[in-house]
Amino acid sequence: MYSIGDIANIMGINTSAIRFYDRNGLLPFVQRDKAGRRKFKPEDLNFIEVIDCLKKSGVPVKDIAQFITLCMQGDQTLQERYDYLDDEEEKLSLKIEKMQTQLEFLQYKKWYYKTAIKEGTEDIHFLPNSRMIDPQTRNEFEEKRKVTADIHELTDL
Amino acid sequence: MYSIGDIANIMGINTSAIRFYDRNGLLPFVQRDKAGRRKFKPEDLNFIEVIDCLKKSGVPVKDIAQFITLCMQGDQTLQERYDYLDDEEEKLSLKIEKMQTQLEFLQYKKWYYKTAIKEGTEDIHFLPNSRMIDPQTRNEFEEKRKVTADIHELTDL
DNA sequence: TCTTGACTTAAACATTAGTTTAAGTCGTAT
DNA sequence: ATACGACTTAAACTAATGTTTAAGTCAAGA
Repeated sequence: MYSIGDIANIMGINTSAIRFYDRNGLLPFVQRDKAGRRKFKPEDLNFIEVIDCLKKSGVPVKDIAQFITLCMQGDQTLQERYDYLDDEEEKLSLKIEKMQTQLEFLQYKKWYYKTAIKEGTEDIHFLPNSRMIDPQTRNEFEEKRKVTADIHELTDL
Repeated sequence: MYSIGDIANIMGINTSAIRFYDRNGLLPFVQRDKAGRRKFKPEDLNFIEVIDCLKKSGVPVKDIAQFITLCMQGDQTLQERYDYLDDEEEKLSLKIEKMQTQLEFLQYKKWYYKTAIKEGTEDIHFLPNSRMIDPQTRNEFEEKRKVTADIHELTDL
């Protein structure tokens, strides 16, 4: 049996966050002792794992509560629960893909600043013919420049 | 020259969000026409791109404003700006890795429900000897079970 | 000329996700 | 026996990120 403090340690969060989750329907399965204190059973950790995963995946508390509601309804909702997780998997997958696109842009911008630092000024990216001396840097520049051009093409009106 | 509406279309957000960003220091570079309307220059799209990227990477508006402040200070902050983006790249990288861990857990849980649906009940995952008939399913089960065991080992007190 | 649509502001409102506070209840160690 | 730490609640509070509202300005087309 785990206390609310134990669960807070396991999840790496504050006990008041757990009480907040409880208020919002994420923990309908927790039992209480005579004094009214929450007592988590070892099996409850299966729920805690799922809640933790969905939270970390960016799923709103309200949505997680709906999934937990399905869980409490027994075997008749197994397919619904599968479908729900399938949806969340898809969403998370897309989110990761988008994050990777942002990562690539950050890497491009790092190159942008690296070359600017080398030349001592950001102007080289606006006046390509005036200051780019090193031919290797110049080639890198032209190649990367296409990336920005593509982005502009996508986002311009 | 782009109006606030143009920029809203480019970023796929509401014009009031852009005004909010402006109030919070993300757009110190925008000029106004005689009537006081925001006029974005084509070069301003470089800022818009970065802001968009950082927003999508989950960077708080306050932090982005600090970066933009550095941008407005000219070439003397090039190194600082590089270091800032380097930090954000690292953070985003870690975030993506964690997301991938959550994705794997979701995939495991999908398997968990898939097998439960096949047997008609979730009980198979708690009473492994009672209902698991198909030996192939049984083997999959045992293998995946180790995953949960590992997770418990990590999170248990 | 007059209307329409796009813009402007300040200020109020909404939502999400908690955190903090105040007042109180237990079980246990000294 | 009493003090301490961990728990309980309801309610107020905070922070981030916008959205909505109300009142007004302006340029362009019918």
